Amino acid sequence: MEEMADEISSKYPWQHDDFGFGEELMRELLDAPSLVAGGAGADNYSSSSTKDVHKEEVPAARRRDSMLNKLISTVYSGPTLSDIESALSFTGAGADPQQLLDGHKYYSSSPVVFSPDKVLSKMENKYTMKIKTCGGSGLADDGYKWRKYGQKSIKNSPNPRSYYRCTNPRCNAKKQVERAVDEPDTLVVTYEGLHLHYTYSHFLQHPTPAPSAAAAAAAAKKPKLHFHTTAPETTTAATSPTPSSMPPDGTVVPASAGDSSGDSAGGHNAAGFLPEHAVPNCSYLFDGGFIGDEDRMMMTSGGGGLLEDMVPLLVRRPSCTSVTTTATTSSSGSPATAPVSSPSPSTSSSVSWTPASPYIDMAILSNIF
DNA sequence: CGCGTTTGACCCGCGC
DNA sequence: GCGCGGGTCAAACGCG
Repeated sequence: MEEMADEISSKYPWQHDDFGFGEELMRELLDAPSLVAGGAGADNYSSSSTKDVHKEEVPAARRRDSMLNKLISTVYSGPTLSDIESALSFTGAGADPQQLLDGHKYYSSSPVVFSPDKVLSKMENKYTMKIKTCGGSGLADDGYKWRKYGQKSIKNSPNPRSYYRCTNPRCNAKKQVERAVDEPDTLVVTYEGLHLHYTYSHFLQHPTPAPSAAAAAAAAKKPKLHFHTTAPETTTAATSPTPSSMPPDGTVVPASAGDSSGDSAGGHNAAGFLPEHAVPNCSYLFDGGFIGDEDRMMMTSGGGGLLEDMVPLLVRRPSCTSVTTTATTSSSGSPATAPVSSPSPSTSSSVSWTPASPYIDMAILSNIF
């Protein structure tokens, strides 16, 4: 156990130092069975029926979940298990996505049991975004730096598909980019896997009023890739030459303003789980609903997070493009849309996204430990 | 020279 | 078993 803690310290000094990762918490967490995927006891936990959990094991389970939430929020500062659970719960409830859009609230009608087995079985973490470009004026900035490793022409599609991989050697996140067949100005970006690191944007110390242009400009000065750097990093479209398959206008511009209908209608501002530099007026309808205030309390320690991994910066930092994310999805996919507003009054866009597997990536924890 | 892209070859899963 | 299609590899190439 102590070795693990030491390892964390050595592997993730910034996390450890910056977030004051409580050793006690970690011990407690590690001692608790079935919290970490693959860990001993996972089966026990997952094998417990919902009913069981809510009867006899509620205190322990809740406590573990609480601890896990705390841990995750401490390390990632992103959405907590509660959020994920909310998403899962929503999925199970089979609620009408439109209802979410209308009410901007998440209503859970069924309890959620965090099941490592289930999580592991849904580890694809795959989701698709449709990004409608509005000219070639902007550059995409999803917060990560990608390296193209392949391109393939797809059957029944005149447009080739490009394959990108996160440049972080420890990260197995990938994304596929292709132009929509029926909508030439729309890019279909499929993300797969979660980033085991922060978005480079997390290191931005000062928010830029003009996200796309300014960010791109800032990104022009390409610092070496250090995850603890304080310099803004570059991202795919911002730094990489436009893929051959993508015409100049294929560059992606972060979505922006306009569709802020949800903010005033009870929608929660997601600032709580956003980095401090994030666009303040953005609302996020997570897969399963907006992030609530309580959850927000859990996501204030650092900026980046699991959700940010799932929601690329281009979604978080809207500017000029219309980003419509649709579910790739799969049987396990949960419907969700996320209207996003932006401070920019001159442009409009809408953002919605649906992860095929909104389950928390427990591999992250196992990776850490 | 290092890093990223290009591109043909190869691998693998899936349907027939 | 075979063919097809999608995904990945890796050598070559380009650029700063």
